[in-house]
Amino acid sequence: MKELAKTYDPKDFEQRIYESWEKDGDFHQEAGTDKPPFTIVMPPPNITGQLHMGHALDQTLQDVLTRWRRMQGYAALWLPGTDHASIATEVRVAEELFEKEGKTKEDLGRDAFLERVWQWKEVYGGRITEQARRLGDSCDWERERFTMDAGLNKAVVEFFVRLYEKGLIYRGNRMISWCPQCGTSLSDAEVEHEDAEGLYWYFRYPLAPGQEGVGSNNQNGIVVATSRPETMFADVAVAVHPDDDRYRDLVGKKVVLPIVGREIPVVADPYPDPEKGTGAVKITPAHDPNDFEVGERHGLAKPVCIGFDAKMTAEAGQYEGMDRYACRDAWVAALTDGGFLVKTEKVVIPTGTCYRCDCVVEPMLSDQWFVKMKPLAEPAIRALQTGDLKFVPERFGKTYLHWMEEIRDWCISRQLWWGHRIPAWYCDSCGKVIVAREAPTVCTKCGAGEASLRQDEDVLDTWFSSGLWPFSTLGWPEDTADLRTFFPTSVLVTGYDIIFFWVARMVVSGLECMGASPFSHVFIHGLVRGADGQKMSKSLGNGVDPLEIVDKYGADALRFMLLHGSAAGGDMRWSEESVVSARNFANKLWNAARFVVMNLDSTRGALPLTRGSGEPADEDRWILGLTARVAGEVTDALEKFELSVAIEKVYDLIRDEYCDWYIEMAKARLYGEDEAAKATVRAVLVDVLSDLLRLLHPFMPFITEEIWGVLGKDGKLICDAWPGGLDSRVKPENDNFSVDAAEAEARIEALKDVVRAVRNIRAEAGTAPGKKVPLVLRVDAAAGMLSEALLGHVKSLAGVSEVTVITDDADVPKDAASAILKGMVAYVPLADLVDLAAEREKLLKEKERLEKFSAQLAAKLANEGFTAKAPPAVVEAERAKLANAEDALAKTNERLEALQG
RNA sequence: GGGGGCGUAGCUCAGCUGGUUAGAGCGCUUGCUCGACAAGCAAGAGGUCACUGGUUCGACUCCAGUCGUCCCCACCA
Repeated sequence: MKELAKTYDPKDFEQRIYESWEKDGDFHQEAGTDKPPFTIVMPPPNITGQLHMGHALDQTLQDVLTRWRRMQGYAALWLPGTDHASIATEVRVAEELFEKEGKTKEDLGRDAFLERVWQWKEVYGGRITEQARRLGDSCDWERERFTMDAGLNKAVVEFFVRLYEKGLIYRGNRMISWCPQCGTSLSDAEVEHEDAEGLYWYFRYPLAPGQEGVGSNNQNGIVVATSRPETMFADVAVAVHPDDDRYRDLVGKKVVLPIVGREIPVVADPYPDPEKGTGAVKITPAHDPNDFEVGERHGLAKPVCIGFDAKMTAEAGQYEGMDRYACRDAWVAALTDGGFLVKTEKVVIPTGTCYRCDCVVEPMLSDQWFVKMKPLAEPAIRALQTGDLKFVPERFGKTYLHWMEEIRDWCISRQLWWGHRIPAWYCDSCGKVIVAREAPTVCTKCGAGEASLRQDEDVLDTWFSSGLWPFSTLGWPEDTADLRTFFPTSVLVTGYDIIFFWVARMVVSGLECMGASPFSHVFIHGLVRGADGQKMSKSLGNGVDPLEIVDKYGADALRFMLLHGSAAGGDMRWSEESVVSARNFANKLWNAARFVVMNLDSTRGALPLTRGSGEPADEDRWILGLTARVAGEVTDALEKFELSVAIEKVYDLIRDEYCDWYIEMAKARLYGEDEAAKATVRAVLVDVLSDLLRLLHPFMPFITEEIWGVLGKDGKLICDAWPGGLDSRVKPENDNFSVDAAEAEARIEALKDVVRAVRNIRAEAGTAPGKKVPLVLRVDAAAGMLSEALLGHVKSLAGVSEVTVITDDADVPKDAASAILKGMVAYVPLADLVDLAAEREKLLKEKERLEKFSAQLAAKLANEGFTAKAPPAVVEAERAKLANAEDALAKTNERLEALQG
């Protein structure tokens, strides 16, 4: 048998344990077993990424569920992988290229640049999965996938072509969000919204010559407000509400764009809100989504004055080539000089920024590929309504539903190189588009040769491929055994921040490709915030590196902290102190195990232990019964995804009950002479510890596996059975012992009461720690629950020299400190140490409390409404409480009287 | 403009479908090298559960409103 070091040091074994799990294939799961499947696909981290605290939380939750189900006997598969993260990676590699070689990606050209990215991926892409191993992630690395693997590419093409063939993917010239920095279009979800301080400029657009006299109010033209004066070059109209009397006479007339001199019409349209601004809006269809709509309704042109590089176009005349903001300043100055500025107003302007580079996005008109989402959203909405898809916590279902109901078409093309290239070819001869699974060799429309076919330059939104993750990773579009076994997956674990980006799109694609929601449950967690409550970020400097914490305290401690602090769906705050307490808990368990092992030493070689013919003691029945009960509660909590509740229950059981009480009581027999009793207590110590290790393993896998090994158990804990689980490979070792658990529990609770009471009396009286005190227990005749053996425990646990049990008040000692307990009064006769005045004081306070409490209860029970309407069990419980309180009160009074006399 | 979260001990938070004398960790006070553990043990102090109403026999728990705070969604010149 191995020895345990005196102090818990995770560095001694975490790595070794992990390697042994991985080497032995303990994480691997084959398809086609007869066990029920349990599947989680890991949200694939970006290959650009470093493991951060959010991953640590996300993955720990998944690992707990996977390990627990695996122990329960499920065919548990946790499938890991990484995401190519199109835009993020491209930006990253391009930056590096520029820093190191001063070259842009255009300097290299597409193919050479892509080769670079692949090289980069080879070097850094595996980093994050290495880091995941440090956390103890029990995922099946043999099945690791990457979103640009050949099989997954095939899935992407297949999905694209299918949607295209169904008319759900189309190419259109529409308003999209454009990031000038990244040089690509963005989907709505990729645009973040911030409020920026800004101005409204009110400019006067004069009436065109020859249109005077149209009305009394508008002789000087029309005043419009704008926050973006630089778009004025692309104005094509001024819109007013048809019911707005102020401008009615101007509709159909023309005004002149200041300085530019171009004449534009005044149109009536429902879009302008008469309450806002001046009620008149300048219309710039190419640079504002609303204006675009207005332009469409009125058949207006769509001139462009800001280019894809965020510089002014020729449309801006002398400002051509100028940056959009520089132009704004110059142009406002020119208009002010020209006398067109009426006033300015400070306002908060909602601004869209790129989620990758933070650059202010530009609404742009351009040719892009879109997915028509409405028809795809319908089944996704139904899945939630029918319960095929459930969110935990439920409220996130509402968020999802709301988004689905308001869904708009998804812009999926990106003007990037790194990603899945769009499977569309343009024919130079006939100008038509061919969408195909394989690169065409001739134009299917006009028969032109390969030379006239050009593939679309763009790649797909990175979320287009990750949206297929739950089934592309299992082999789709092929019909594979993996797919048949593990799809649909059981639960998706992720943060609320990517419900729209990712979760919603997986549901849509799953329903479309597989005809089923890709997972039945979505378990949502929140963010790990910095110690200051702010989002962890580099710029704030409040980020904490999980790996440093693992180095310092061990992965188990980090996991414990993350699990314990995370109520479902809510954000949690980082606290290193909590990791320290978790580490301390691990140390506690470590030492408890050390104690057990030390005491098994004398019987080295006798394992596996049997309980022999020894009779179980009350404390044996108690701890065995309690452990079995808590195991059930932990299982229930895990079923409900209440991981923090589950871990807390295991924690309490180990720390409070097993360590603080059971082990202390076990010492009596361990250090005694009775060999049969010794064998029994050893067996129970080991059996209960084994169950505790099983219960704790999903949460703290390393320390539990290590101790398991030291106990000399057969096989590994990771492969062992969950107490009361599906699998009967290992029977709960407590079975033949679970007798009278309830009665034993009552006795042990009574014992604890007595011990605590004596300890309290000793502490208050300032009794010297080593000094033994006598104890007199006045018990109610019927309540003689404490056996000789238990009284023995009282002696050792409370520092008592002798216990005298009496049933007659006449025998109550004088000058004793006392404590009134359920069915008993404990007296510690210590004439020299007892402060009778203080004792009286305490009793009076107690009396007052009890009087108040029983009066409350009596009133409640006297209330007919209560007795009639409350459930009988509740009424019964209240009656019992009252009886106890009255009993305690009577005893308190007796005691007070005795003190008087 | 919609939608949602949160406000419980000095600090960080648990308290699920209403019935507990309202809990934990950290911190605090006091005392402990007694054969697993000072990363420990024991005993304590500390809360009118944001506020106001309502439903109920009964509300920290449900409902409405108020205040404070945070977040998400939305094309406001």
